[in-house]
Amino acid sequence: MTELRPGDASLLRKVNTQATLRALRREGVATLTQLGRITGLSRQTVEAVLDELGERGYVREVPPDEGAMGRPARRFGFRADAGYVVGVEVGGDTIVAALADLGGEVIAWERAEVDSDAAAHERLDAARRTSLACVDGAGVARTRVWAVAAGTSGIVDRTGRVSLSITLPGWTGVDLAGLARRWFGCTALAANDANLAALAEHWRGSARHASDVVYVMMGRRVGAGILIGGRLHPGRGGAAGEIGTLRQVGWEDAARELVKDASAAGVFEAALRGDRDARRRVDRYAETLAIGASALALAIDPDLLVLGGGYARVGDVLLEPVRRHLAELCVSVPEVVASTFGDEGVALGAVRLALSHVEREILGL
Amino acid sequence: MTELRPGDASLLRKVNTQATLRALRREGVATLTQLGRITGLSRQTVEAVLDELGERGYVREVPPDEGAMGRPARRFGFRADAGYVVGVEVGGDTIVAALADLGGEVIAWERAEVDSDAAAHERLDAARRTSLACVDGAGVARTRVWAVAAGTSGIVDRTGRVSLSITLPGWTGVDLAGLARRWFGCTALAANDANLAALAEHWRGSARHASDVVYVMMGRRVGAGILIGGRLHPGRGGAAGEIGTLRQVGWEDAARELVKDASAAGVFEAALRGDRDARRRVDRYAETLAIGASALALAIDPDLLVLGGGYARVGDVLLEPVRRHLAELCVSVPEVVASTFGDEGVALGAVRLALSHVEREILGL
DNA sequence: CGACATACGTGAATTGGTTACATAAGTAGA
DNA sequence: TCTACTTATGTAACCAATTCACGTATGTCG
Repeated sequence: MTELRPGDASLLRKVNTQATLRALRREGVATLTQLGRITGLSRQTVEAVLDELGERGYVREVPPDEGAMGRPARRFGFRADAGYVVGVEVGGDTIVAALADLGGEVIAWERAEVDSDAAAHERLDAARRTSLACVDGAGVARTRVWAVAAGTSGIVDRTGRVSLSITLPGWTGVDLAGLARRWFGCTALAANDANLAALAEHWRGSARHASDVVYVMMGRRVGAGILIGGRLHPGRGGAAGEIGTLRQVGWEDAARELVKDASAAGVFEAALRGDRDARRRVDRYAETLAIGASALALAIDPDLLVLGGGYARVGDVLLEPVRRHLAELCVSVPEVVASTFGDEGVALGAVRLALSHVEREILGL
Repeated sequence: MTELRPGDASLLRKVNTQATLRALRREGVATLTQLGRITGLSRQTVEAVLDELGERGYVREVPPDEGAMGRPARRFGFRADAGYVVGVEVGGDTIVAALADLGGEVIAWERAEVDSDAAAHERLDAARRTSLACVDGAGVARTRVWAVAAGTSGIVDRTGRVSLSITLPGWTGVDLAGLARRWFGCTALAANDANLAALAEHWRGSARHASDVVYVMMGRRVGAGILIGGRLHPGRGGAAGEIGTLRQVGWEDAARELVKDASAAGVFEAALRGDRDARRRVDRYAETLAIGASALALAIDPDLLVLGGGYARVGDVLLEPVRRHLAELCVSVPEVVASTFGDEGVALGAVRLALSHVEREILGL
């Protein structure tokens, strides 16, 4: 993209191109007149803009609609298949990759297991293989991938390097974005998993209508992601939301007590059956979670608090006590909802991050 | 301001007007050629833009510079006196009002005492009188005030109503912005005092180069203000930063222990002399403060943590223990600095808020 | 097959901006 | 005081992007 100097007369064209492209991406397929109405531009201008976009490969003419009154209008569609993005979660014991087109439609998923004790290079290799398999399996040429984003637990700085990880062996210091860049030879981004999960909820999940969001990832490891104004808020060093490291909050050991001598699923099931000890353990976990969550909520005063992560799918057994403790702790409790996505959230958020990058840097939106 | 429809050809002119006005405001006085160089516009365009701005009253031609080579250039200056804004702190026992011109230059200060037990209407009346006196005293006609902003302790919602105040009697529910609107018959805004103090630090204080800022107001009442991306982050209900209400943090009672049977100044002085009990009290206060501050820092991961408020002026006696406790609590400690402004910070931040409103709504920047 | 509806195509007019070049109005120095 | 130099201004020609008006094309409906 050329810069937008004031004085550049083609500024107007750029603004109009963006407006048109945005409208067309939302509509999928539209006629000149329709786009004109939406964007407020004249038909002629829309036509000129679409010509340009057609040459750049983002827009294609599709067969006209039949059976309508009057002369059939030429119809144009956004070429969602002009390019692709990959989002991948590099987790403790699973890798989840998603391939999406420029329209944000997820074309293919790919999963792989990885040993939780695996060394960094093994984990990276698994992530690479899974991402490539996802793209290859969908029959998409690797060169057509325009951006990759990876999500992982731990603190990820703004260059995409893991600056601190306490769960994954050898993970601290790994330049995740730098390495992922080589997978497809395109730009790569990396971010914290909870942040990406939050982004996914804002994109297509339960946080669609919220602007400031706190997402709490409940699982063996507890983490939080923050959205401000609908955008990722990683903070100066990518550590925003790391409230759990505060001793008084104690997210680090939250799960340890919960699953002592048992599996998490077992404890939740027992609690559901009414087992006293299991209930107590779940309640304790919920309280720990709620303390951190309330600290985040008080700090940020978000529109919405989303509860997600691996343990979220057990439902009210866990959500109810979290809600109860939150109500006790916060003066003004934010709205609390359960996350929409299961274990796909992080990869989906990564897709959204990659897509945003493409929209900004390549499409110029 | 008219809307910016795409397709509006005058969009260009608007962009250029803004760029020119911004440049001129920064420069104070400049020639056409200089402005052209800065904005990247041609001299002719700048001239046309300045003509328009002149008619609107924001720009005036000033006498040309003498003694320079070549034909003397016409010089233009931003009319900082085209309008004024008022910022006022409505505090527990003081009212501080500041009058500033459109250039952000503070023309006049006015202060008044107010009984800390005063009823809401008395406090409001004192604020009104102080603000009017500030303007009148400077010889500025009241009708030339374009915006007022008020800062006060407690939670202020986005409409400018005090939705919760625990320190000021009868203050909860007061529609501060709504009432202030009548003082000068112009738009009025209201916000939390710590938030405004943070804004002031970002404008002209120690947070000038930071983007995400946490400001902790240390005083009889402890509060915090947050800036994200250099802008106020009040949160959904204006409660962002109210971490102190969390029991585990306990900012509410922080000062009570500090000043038990003594004046704050006395305790700090005693601590400075080495008095064991005073030191312990200060350390305890500092720790309480640091716990909340670290929670905010971990939640937001700001570029900078600013320590301000009434007690900040005692200096290292208090700052040092706060820093020490912070270092213990945070994994990655943000940069910590003392605030630049004393008891003028809140009013100054209010000026900045009012000014931003004017720039956005009236000047169209 | 004609009436109607809707979309397309073209040319003039408008707004905003740029470059080029002649002209004006100062200072510096002989 | 006059001339050279420097810098700003004024004017004209031209370009980019857009809109509006109006005539033309191409379907469906009765």
